[in-house]
Amino acid sequence: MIEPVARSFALLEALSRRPSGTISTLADETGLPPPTVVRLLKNLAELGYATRVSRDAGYRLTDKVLGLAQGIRFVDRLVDVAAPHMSRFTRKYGWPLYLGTIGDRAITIRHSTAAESPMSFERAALQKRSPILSSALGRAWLAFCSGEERRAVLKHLGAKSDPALAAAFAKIRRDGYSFTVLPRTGRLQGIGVAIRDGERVMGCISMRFIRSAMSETEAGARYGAALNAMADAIAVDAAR
Amino acid sequence: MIEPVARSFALLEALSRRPSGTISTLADETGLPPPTVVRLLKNLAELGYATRVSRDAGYRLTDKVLGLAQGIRFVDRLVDVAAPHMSRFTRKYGWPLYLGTIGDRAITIRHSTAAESPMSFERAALQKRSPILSSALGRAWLAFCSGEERRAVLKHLGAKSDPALAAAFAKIRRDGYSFTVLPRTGRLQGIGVAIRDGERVMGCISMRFIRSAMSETEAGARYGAALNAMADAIAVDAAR
DNA sequence: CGACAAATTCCATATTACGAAATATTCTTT
DNA sequence: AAAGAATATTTCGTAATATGGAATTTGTCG
Repeated sequence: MIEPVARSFALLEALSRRPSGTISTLADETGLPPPTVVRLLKNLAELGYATRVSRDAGYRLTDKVLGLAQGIRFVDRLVDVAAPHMSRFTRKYGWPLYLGTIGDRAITIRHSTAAESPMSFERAALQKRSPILSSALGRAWLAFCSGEERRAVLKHLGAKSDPALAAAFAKIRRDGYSFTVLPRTGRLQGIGVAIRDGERVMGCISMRFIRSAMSETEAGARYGAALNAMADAIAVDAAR
Repeated sequence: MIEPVARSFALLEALSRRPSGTISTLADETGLPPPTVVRLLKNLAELGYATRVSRDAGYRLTDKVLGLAQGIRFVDRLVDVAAPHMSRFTRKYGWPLYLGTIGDRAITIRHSTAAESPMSFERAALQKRSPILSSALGRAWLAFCSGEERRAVLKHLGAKSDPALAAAFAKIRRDGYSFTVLPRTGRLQGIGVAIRDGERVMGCISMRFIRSAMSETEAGARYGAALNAMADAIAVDAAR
């Protein structure tokens, strides 16, 4: 832990909670000695992140700190919110989880607990892409997104309207979860759920497991409810 | 300048410009040696402001940096934008300026160039409050804000609808500037203008001067146009 | 498998952040 | 107006630690 950096951030956090802060207020709140507060604040001011208001009012943040936040995308927020929920699930049940979002003709893996799972049978493929139509992730997304979005994605993929596909989506909506569409030889299987905010799908999560360990029906019965409860909790957190 | 702090911020800035950055990318962009980048990023991750995505993608910012920006309210941004304009004005004309925003039954002073003014007759009253109905600041605000806002503020102040007041506001709108309503004994006088974005008033600025130096008419003729030009320039800057 | 590139760890050293005490500044009281 | 109180700031000897070149590990690709 690099002390001056950690302390500078403690000061920024303290400043972010008030319009402006005096040396003694900030020293009290951070537990730092006043000379250190003065030194670090002068440094922050030189860097342009804080500015001196007056002797009485002390220092305040500048809008340069807004620039730091400018690069944060929605997906990053979603990952930050979802990660602890996913870790908890994997700690409890063992199986690894993958979080994905839809992109150009594919699902992108944004986060995974594969590294935390004792049953990690494949290495985490972050930022890797997964097919939309055959993966549990993609099928969960498509089943729960709006009809308008579904039609747009399918058209973009060049898939013609297929009554069998429509029936599959209806079943996924009824069950609450999807499965990977596997060749008979596939060893690994996934069960997927959607993180939803009304009609909007924010992301999708799939749990990976070994086909020989359980059937689709068993997987749905054992984990379907828990996965959906987690997805709902994530959606609530993501909405602030 | 505290090096590790400055370098950590350089890394944050670099990260804020891309979804995620690898060690070598960040090392190139910041000019820091790779071992230093690794050490600082690990520290930022421990503090929760960055997180490791994968070996290939490197690190990205977390939504914790949004928390730093949370304390920055619009008024502070306005101050940041307005301050250099105000300093330039005071350097050119000598008289001190005050920037205020409306609050609960009073105008709050957010910034002042009194400390930079050779004619500083009163100490900068930052964060201090000023009456709405009699100060140049408050009168400029009320004259230029929407009728709806004006009625709400006046009602909140308990002022009954007064034809004389309405006429005064009409004159201020015609002239482009307001004046302090003084007792005959008052020594100091203020002329106020509004920083406007369409119908919305973002803030108001008043120039303080000594009554014996010039009359209201002279003050308006000499400084009215310059003050309004400055207010317009600030409004343009504030709109990015 | 072997070779390359990128990330990471090691560690001797110089740098510099540290904070108690002293000093300066501003506000309050009489 | 002048002493007193509260707060902010500078000083400075010292301990702590950030530094980055070299060595090592890790992952990738032909």
